[in-house]
Amino acid sequence: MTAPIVTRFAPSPTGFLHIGGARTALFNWLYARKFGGKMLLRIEDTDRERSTEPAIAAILDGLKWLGIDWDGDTVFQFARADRHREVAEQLLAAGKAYHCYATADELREMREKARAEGKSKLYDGRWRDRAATAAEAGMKPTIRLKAPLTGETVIDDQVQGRVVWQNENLDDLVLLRGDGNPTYMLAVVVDDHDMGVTHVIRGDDHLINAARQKQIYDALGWELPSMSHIPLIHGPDGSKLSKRHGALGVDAYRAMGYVPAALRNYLVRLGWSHGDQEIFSTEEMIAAFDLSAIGRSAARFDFAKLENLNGHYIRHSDDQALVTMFEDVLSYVSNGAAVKAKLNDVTRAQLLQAMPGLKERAKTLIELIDNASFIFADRPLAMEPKATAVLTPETRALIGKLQPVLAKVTDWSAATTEAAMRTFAEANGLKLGAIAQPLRVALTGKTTSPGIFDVLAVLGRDECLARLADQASV
RNA sequence: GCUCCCUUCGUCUAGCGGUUAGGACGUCGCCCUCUCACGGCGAAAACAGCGGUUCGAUUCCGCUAGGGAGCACCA
Repeated sequence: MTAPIVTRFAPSPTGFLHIGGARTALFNWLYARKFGGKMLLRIEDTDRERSTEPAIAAILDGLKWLGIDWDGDTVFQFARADRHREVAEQLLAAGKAYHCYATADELREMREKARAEGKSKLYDGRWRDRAATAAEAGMKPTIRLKAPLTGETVIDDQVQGRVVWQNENLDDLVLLRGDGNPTYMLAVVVDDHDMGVTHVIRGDDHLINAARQKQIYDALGWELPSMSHIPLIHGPDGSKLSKRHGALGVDAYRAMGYVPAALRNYLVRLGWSHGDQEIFSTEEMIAAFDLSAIGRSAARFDFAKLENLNGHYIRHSDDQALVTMFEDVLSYVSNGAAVKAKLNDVTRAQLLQAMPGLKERAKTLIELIDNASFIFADRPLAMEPKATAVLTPETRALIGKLQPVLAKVTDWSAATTEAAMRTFAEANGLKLGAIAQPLRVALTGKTTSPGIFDVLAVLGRDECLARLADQASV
């Protein structure tokens, strides 16, 4: 019987859940689910200045929207400060740590000196073996780890491979601040240990922290969890992801009309692959996910591919489910309220009826909303610029001739209106397209739409004839 | 500057010593067609450079170049 897998997602609540964090959460979640383990959630709120309640809410909301759930109660790191202090004291008592009375000025000097000499070690260890009596009175000391001076610190990373640091390049890190608060480095180690975390899966930016944390684990005599440092996500130009690029909160992706399944699928394939497979259901993702298949280089964020995937998931979604998604997303999009005001049993039914045609041509829910606008439009129709150009005196006349023909259709449906139109076209020596386009414009105010016969059927006889009358001239 | 990581089509990637270097997105053709999409068919498009190791390197090693991360009493 092997020990159960425990992973964790540990965001610091200083902002929204960004796309990189979402991927990290996803990977942790997949790994835990694959092995029937647990994924824990820990909010790293020890930075009291920057941590906010809205940020916590945004992160939880983002995870929920993405369909990522976690096990057990959410752990708040700040609440565990006493325990962190206790461990620091324990290390101190065991001679594995020491009080450091160096002042901020001294530390700055050391840093400048190190840089000038090309050394990576910032702190010179001056209080390592010095008695506290030498300290200035009233000075609050920090507690520093007595890190090994020689040898090497090795991390066998599941993604990055074996990574080695020479201990002479690693200085004595601060465990407890002068004000008695634990540092991130200490808190993470203690929390991961106490929470029983077996696998740490996090961003590449923590790779060096792994070495420092390993030293704390060693001093404590605790076993280091399995480490996996996944490459970061870059902007389309290869530079660090910034607000200019895709460093948006997941809520922004929701507002752009992306669906969770598509974002999950896109994110999982960013840096991870399973042969040539591109589309993964959640079950397939869980079954196929594997740390060893994660690449080591950073991946650029590509909206075009996300959009393609999103279109795929929209096309393959159930019509009724799409109506629900349509309705839900209205709360998050700019002109959503206006559409929402028009939703009633009639328009909802029309939307459902039009959905097979609508979903074929929408890459995002925004496009879906836009293409469905003919259902919610008021007469007389607002015309988009390109549509206006279609309405020439000739095409208006054509609409005028067509209207009585359609008026004769009593058993109104896509099939009967199509038959009437084809007969009309033939009788006038016209191609179907020559009539379909003006008709489309008159009915939707746009030059593109789902199949025109579907539009006719969805709108119904009376509404269609009225809209045609608005644009016709005889 | 220092420590560490990375490098296959424009992008995401497959490849784990011998392949016509595969797939997907995007791009460009053609077909389908009432528009736009969808779908189908096809095309262009990559092993960063230089040295080794080897009968043979995209694959192993080294160097160079180019990216990236970190370097706090932040997380």
